[in-house]
Amino acid sequence: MKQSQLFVPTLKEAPKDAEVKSHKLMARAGLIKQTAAGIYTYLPLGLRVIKNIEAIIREEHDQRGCSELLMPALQPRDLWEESGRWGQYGPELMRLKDRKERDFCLGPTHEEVITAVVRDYIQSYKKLPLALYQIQTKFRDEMRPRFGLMRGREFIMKDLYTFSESRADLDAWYQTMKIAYTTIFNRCGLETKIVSSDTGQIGGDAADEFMVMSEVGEDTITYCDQCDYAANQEFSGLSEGDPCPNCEGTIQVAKGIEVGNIFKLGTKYSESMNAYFTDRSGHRQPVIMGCYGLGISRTLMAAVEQHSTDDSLLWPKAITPFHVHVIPVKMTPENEDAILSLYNNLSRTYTVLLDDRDERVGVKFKDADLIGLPYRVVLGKDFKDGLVEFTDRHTAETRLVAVTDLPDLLLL
RNA sequence: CGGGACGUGGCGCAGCUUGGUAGCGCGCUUGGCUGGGGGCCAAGAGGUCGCAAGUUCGAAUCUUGUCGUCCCGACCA
Repeated sequence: MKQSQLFVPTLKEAPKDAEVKSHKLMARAGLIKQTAAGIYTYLPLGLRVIKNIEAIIREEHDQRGCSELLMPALQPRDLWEESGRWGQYGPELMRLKDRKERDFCLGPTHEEVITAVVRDYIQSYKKLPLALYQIQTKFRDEMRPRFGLMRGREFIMKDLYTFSESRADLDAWYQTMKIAYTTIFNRCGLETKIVSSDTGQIGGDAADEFMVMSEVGEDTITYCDQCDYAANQEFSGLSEGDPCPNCEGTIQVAKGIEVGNIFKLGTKYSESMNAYFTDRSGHRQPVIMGCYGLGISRTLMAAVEQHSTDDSLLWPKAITPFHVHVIPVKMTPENEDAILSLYNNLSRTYTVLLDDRDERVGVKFKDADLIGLPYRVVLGKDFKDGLVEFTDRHTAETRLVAVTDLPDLLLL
């Protein structure tokens, strides 16, 4: 893309309602803009990252036999009466009426809808297992939205629901998705710890959370410095320096951002909403369910929080909005053709952002630092001789290289 | 929902204590000079001071109400 055509409203100063680093940077780098408390617009650059995260999620789900669908955000009251949650959920549930005064809610989660979608279909064990997911906007009327995308009232989430004929099959899905989640977060440049958790509002009998360690996290996590033991401090009761309950290691304490959670739902929804099947021995059984949430907008925020300084971003390569930032120090009628040719050439293999704006180079560099693409190619005084300045920002190494060598240097 | 704070050109802020009709930086427009890390000079444009009521000859400033936003906590995941 040519930067002159892309809507990237960078800011010299952060808006005053941004407090945490990631929020300030996302606003300054032109990734998001606040529309109301806990409600954000994803600007083109932010949307590109969201789409990259989504692509990784789709890959890791589809290859494990999950099917994508899309359910409605607007859900009728009667489904929530079936599960009993219309009365249970409380003011976090965004409720509204249609013109005929019928009650609806904006979905904070989709157990009700998915169960209603599949229950007619899964009459026999032969139709199981089934794993269905969607990527969708969720609504929760949080008492207190905070920290930009950390806790929004409207946010993007991937939610997967599995339907199994047996506990063993549910357990297998659960393990599969644990691995899938770890893989997804790693690919997004995030290291996660898995902590077992309360089942809360969703209901069910086992749950794990995927936490990214970060000082702005809302949970306090105790974890071992040697093995993979990790737990929410409320439950574990451990403190910094305690011995690990599982090995010889020592307990550390840190804040964590919850970017994913997975639940073994069991039969809570299948029983209340009549999703039964006939098993191999001819008995009618409630389907055994699991649900697996992954906060996409929150993952974006966590990635920014981790991969940034106070005034610059540095995107993990897998989710960066563009791979390469091409910055001509000066565009003139004489060098324009050569610049466009380089840009078009690189664009065949990589996503390229060409800063063709009529700005001073200082402005371009400052914006480039903010935007944080992993590779930078500066077209400077040696460009006329076929040489460019190439920087891999992850290593901070800059080299003068031949234009013709560029594509090979960018092996991602 | 309890506690705290803030709403003043697009953005960040000052002015409010002690009422007299709005200012600074950035950005924007035009011209010139510049040209490798958010340039300089000059001339401009842009604001019902969140909204409403009240006090007053007069309100950005005082009073009350209301709406919005942020932070701490509780809540939730």
